[in-house]
Amino acid sequence: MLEDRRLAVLRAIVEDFVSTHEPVGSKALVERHNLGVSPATIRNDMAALEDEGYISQPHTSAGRVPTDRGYRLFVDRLSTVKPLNPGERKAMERFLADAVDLDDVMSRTVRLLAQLTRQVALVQYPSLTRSKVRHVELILLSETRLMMVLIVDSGRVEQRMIECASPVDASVLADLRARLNSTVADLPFSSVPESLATFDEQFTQDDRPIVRAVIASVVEAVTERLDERVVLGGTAHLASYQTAFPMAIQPVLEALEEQVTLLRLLSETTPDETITVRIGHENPVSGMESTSVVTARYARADLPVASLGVVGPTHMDYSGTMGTVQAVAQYIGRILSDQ
Amino acid sequence: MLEDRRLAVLRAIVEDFVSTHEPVGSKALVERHNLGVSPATIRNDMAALEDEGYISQPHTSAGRVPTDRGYRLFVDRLSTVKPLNPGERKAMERFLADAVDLDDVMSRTVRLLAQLTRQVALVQYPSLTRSKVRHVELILLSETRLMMVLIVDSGRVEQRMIECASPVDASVLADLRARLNSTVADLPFSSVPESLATFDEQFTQDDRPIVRAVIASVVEAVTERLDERVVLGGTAHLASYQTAFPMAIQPVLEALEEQVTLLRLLSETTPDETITVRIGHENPVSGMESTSVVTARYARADLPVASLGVVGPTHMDYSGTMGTVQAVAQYIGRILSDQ
DNA sequence: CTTGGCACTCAGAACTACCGAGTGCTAAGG
DNA sequence: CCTTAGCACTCGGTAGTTCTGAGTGCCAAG
Repeated sequence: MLEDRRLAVLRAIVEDFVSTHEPVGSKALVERHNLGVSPATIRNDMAALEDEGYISQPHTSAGRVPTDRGYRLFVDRLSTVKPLNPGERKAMERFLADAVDLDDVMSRTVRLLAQLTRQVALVQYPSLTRSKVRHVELILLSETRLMMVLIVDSGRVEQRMIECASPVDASVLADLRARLNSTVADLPFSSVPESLATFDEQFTQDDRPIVRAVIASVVEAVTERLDERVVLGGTAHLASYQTAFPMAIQPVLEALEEQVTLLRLLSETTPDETITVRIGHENPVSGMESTSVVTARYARADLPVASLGVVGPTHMDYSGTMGTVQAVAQYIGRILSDQ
Repeated sequence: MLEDRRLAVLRAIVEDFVSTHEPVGSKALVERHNLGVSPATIRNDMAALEDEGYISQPHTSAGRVPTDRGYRLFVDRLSTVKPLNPGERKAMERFLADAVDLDDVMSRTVRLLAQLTRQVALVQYPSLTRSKVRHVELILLSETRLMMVLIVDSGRVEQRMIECASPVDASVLADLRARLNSTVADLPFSSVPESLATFDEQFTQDDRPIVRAVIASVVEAVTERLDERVVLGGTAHLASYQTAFPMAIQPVLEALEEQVTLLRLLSETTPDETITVRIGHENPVSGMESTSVVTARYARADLPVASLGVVGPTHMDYSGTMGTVQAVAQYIGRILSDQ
């Protein structure tokens, strides 16, 4: 009972602060939320919450502001994941339906996410490690130059240029292509390197250099980490935070320029949870101590392949943001699985 | 003589203002630049310059600040394009030498440009219109699905998925591939559509649907405007401007999020000039009235293919920025021509 | 446990005074 | 005619001061 009201007070503080961006006092609380008790009572609760580290005062004669710990409790126990409203859902579906290829899906997603949440959005490219080889093509461009084109079951294409020391014979190439395809076609990426380990032994000594060069390029292509690419959007929203609250956006912008940083923000998700929220100092990135990151995994054919999410001020609308991130992640998963 | 000194005064004002970001007064001017006359004389010149609209006073008791018009005169008549110093040149060459493919060249260039100029950098992808077809490959993925892979002489690869209504015969496909290659191989992109206009007539009625589908995908690939992609970097530098000078960065960030805006910034270059500077209100983009844009074309094999440049505050170091932009543009041209 | 009362704190607004960088003008000098 | 010293004037920014009121903690009564 008593505990219940304290939590209600914390929730009210978080909600008010998120919407007004101003420290909230006991009087304002009882006015805006019908808590059924007097401001004095609320003050006692607030003092207790402050003792426990959930809220704090910017200065003596001011109202309370949630701490990172307060937001954490709010997210864990007090907030609900608010689903998209029909209008937003429609907008999302319409916007993503027109995507023509993977790059387009990624760039549309990041714009969509930024727009829906009014925050900075991050979208990681799907991992290829679960993908399968569909076809390998070898194309002779000149006497000593050939191109390897690897077609992935998701429809994605990787290409590599191969420079040979000596001229390449067309018939050898045709043979190589045929054997290569029968070996790796339909093979998941992860087992390609192993299955090609002794592949060159079936060729004559003379042909082995070119065979090895091709194998090397194929192995390189299947082990390349496509999922190390993250697209970013909505940085303009950062500028609007600072007017509302004194937050240095420069370190944040700087941090967001680094691909490795973006990857860290996205990749360190709790394994078993569908949606991850990292609040303020919980972030593994310096310069982003006053931002929160909400991320979700997305899946292709039920296998998680990558993450997406948003970066915003710690005083964000967690319920709405979590709902949006989750909805977009689910929808992207469906789009990727369809094709 | 008199005119000369006035110009010298304008130059001094621009230089001082660019380095200090503070209105510059007559006394400070004679101290920092040996103009050989007294502050009073300078004041007369300043009054004249103000009458002509080259400088202005933020308020009565302040020094002078260059106007857009003043910067324009400075750029046109008073500034020199300052070449990179050896260290910068070394850094540039080392940084760009490691690029592995076109995407990598573009992303490295934008980061380089942002770092060297400490401003927001834009790099446009090279146009394909001058490119030639090297090879077209058709790969059967399933009974009714095939993939068209177009290899461009610059080493770039475009792929398209083609869905057919009826099963595709392998021998027809081989025939189509051979004829298609003999028709378009080595052809510049611009003449591909025309040369394929009546291509389908050499096939039987039965085969024409698939032939046409393939042609359509090839034509689409060669007419796609790769140069409509612009990469962006160094937005974090925007945040540092505002501390120095009250400039709303939000509209700028917003403008920079739009690909079309980036294209407009880059594409409206004066045709005959190697380097273009657009100052303040000269910009065709609303929200960027207090920024200047310095752009340069870059060429592949002596044919201009696209532009790159930087966006910064109107009080930027034009000499240095122009030098850097030009150097990077030239070097990129060389890299693209080499491969 | 709740509540009204009360003294206390302190950030921010509002007002004032003041400084000084910078100006334009004028009159004298080259 | 250009240059320059002198001088009165302007006015943004800083610093000091006061005032206000939102908000607090505490206490004693219900």
